[in-house]
Amino acid sequence: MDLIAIYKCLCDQTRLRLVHLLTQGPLCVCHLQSILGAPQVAVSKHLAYLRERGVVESQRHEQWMIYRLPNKPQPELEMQLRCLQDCVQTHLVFREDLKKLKKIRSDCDWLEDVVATQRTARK
Amino acid sequence: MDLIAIYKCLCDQTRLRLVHLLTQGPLCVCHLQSILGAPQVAVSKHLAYLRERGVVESQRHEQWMIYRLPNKPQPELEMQLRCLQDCVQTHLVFREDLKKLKKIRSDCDWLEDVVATQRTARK
DNA sequence: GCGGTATATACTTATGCGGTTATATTGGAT
DNA sequence: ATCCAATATAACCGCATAAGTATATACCGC
Repeated sequence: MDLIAIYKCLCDQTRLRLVHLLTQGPLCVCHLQSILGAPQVAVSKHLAYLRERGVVESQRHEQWMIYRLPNKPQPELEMQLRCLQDCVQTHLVFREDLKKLKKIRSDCDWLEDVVATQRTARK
Repeated sequence: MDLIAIYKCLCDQTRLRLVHLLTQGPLCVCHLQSILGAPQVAVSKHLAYLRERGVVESQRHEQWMIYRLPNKPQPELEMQLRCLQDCVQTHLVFREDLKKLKKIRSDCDWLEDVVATQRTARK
């Protein structure tokens, strides 16, 4: 059942934080890595796990891999994404991740450009 | 994080079906067992797993153990219970479980009595 | 080409967990 | 006290998976 696959994806703290961060928009591995403070191989493997199950998609941009949530996630995933939004208030980790994300975004303008480029490319 | 514990509880098909059935009200192990069609030891172990994590509560009534969801589940669990309701429509397993549950309830009136007794006892 | 950065994969190890079998516990009936 | 039904626990096996280390691949700039 796909519902269970989604629960399996979200029942690990690293993956849950990854998915939560990606609800804010596409991100490259190195940024995810620096926000989580996790070793590169861990981030990469968890992203692969999510990708294999259709929870995230990836696309290369030059030397960076940009990960994103699918445009139209399956309904079961969408429900969980909504739940995640509600959890941001009550769970400190998520809020801190968001803070770090904002900082990264402000430090690095090219990220916006990349995302914009890919978004238009897909239309 | 408790959110993750809940995802771990729900990421197994047997446990997910158990939790879903208990949203309909308290049930004893033998009924859960006959609805799931799973071996007794499996049901018992999964219920223990859920109990240890506060997702279900249990109470002995004569020779039967009655399992139920807590009166006031933690908010994270409540969100998932709401999601589960939405999934009933799209997931056949749940609907079939409900059908079997209705049949059992109609075959066995003492269940209602037990539940009623325990409910009033707790007030 | 080479070196560096970003990312993925292979391999190993340790752990948790699901399934199975066997046994223990609890309560009711006789 | 004995037997049975309902349920839980223990002991085992096998598998998935998380973490760590090392290595490979892909792209870029020179």
